[in-house]
Amino acid sequence: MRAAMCLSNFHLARCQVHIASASLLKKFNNLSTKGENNRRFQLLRPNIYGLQGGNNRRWTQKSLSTNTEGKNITRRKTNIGQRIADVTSLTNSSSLNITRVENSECKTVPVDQTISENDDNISKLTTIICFDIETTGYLRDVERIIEIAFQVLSGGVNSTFQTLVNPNKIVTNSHVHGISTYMVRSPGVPRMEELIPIILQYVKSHQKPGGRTIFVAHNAKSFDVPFLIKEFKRCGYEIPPEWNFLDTMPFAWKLMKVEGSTLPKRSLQALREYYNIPLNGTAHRAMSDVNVLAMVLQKLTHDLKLTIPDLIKDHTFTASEVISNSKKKKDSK
DNA sequence: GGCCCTCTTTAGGGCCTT
Repeated sequence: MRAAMCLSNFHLARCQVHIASASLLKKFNNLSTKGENNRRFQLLRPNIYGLQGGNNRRWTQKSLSTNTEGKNITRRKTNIGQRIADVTSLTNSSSLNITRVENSECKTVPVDQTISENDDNISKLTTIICFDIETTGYLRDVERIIEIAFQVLSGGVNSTFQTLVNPNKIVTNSHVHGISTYMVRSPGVPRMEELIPIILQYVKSHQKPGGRTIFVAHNAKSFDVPFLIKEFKRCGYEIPPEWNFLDTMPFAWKLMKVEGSTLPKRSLQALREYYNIPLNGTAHRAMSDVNVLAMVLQKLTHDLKLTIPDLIKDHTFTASEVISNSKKKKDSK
């Protein structure tokens, strides 16, 4: 049944890993070898995928806060009354927070379970990760990433990842996102060249053997992906060829044209308001926008009746395609 | 910069991303 394959069946992230330090990699490994909960290790283990700990276990988010320039940034609280079974504390210099909750009342349908019912190998092997970046400006040739966040839609252990990034330059657009030079220069905030290996390993830990990964962002084609490509290149890396990207902006265009649609604009903010999605945290902070995007994607794919195979076949693109198109444009000028 | 729309396609304007 086509509708059953829509992303509306995804449940959103049910645990959160918050990373605000390059030194986390080492400390995270240390944490992983301590204590009895070896699930902490899974962020850095390759070939780990799906819902760890069994589908009868529920993961959720506990309210978290980061000490950034005196501000407390509160994450959403979910499933009040659930028993928090495991908490690893978060600090500013080395931040890791995993909250595991069992016996949830949350009636979500794990994507793997849904897809297996549809016997769809393509969907079964696909990992979808929403992401967002905050930068010092629009121009990727001169500006830098100062915050990045990921959310794996299938949930599970370490399904979210967020960190500030030290751009090695003054932040002049703090009025947009509230991220200041002081914040990104705080001890432990990684530079992009330090962060990329961690990101690669984080993504790898969520990839399914033989499967593909789709990174979703709003305006990805014009902004996030070219920016990411530029930053990777500047640090001596290339975007892995198996990374596929999806831009939700064209879906907003389509939704605006749907008869009866009252969507006034195609911005993420407009989509959030259109779908009555509450804003948790501050708009224009990476994790807040990723949370919104994850829910918007779910709604859009439902309304536009898009399945995972549809997305892969008709809407995804690779970094090399972005680079190639950019070269063609330059050559034609 | 890319996409979409229109007062269009041999183009230009506006939106969207920070």
